[in-house]
Amino acid sequence: MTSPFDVSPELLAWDGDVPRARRLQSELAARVRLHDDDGPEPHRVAGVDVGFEEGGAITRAAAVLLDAATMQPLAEVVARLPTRMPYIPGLLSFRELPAVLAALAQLPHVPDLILVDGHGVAHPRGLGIAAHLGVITGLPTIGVAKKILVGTHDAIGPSRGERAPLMHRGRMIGTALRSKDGILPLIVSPGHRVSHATAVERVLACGRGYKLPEPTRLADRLASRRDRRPL
DNA sequence: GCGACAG
DNA sequence: ATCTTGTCGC
Repeated sequence: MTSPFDVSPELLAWDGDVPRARRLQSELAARVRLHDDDGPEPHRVAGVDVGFEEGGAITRAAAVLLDAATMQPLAEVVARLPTRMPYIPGLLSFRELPAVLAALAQLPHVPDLILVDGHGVAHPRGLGIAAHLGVITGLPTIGVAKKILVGTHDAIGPSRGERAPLMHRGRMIGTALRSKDGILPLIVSPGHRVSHATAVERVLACGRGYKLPEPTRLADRLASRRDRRPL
């Protein structure tokens, strides 16, 4: 049984060459599928997020597996790896995916869908971290970001569920979605094997009253909690 | 050349 | 992302 998270290193290799990394992104972006699979609804959904320790020297990725129907957590895992590169806008996935893959590989089941903290195709070259993860694993993914990297959108109504398309170079690359009344909108974009409409639908379906959908909200909590200092 | 710039 | 206490609002 080969795990989908056991990917070829060349698909996310970082050697300090920015132009080369960008070329790889463009190549992989051509493999992104923005269509829904026909078949049953996802049974298990995972949420992933990354945090840092030791002043950034250690990258800590957290993955949480949940029952898609109830949003009850089934498993929570964490992976720590030495940080290999700095944050470079547009190249986030090269910095964070190694740890994310290590965390996902520890889950007891392969998820039917993965929600990632970051962008999907709402990226300069169409390959944000969610799209990159989807293409190299072959699994359906959705990007859920808190800020725009590229693109613009019109004003959005104040109620949960209201939205506006995120446009870039005349193309829709994502959706600015009000996930909670009166709160700044989330930026939702397909990562792989999901349409724009379904990406938004799934994020709303995973909502439990908070700004972030449950999968990434729980992963966020695991990835960035400074160890509780009990007395 | 001057900003903008996921996490 | 991370460094950090209190404070405003539901």
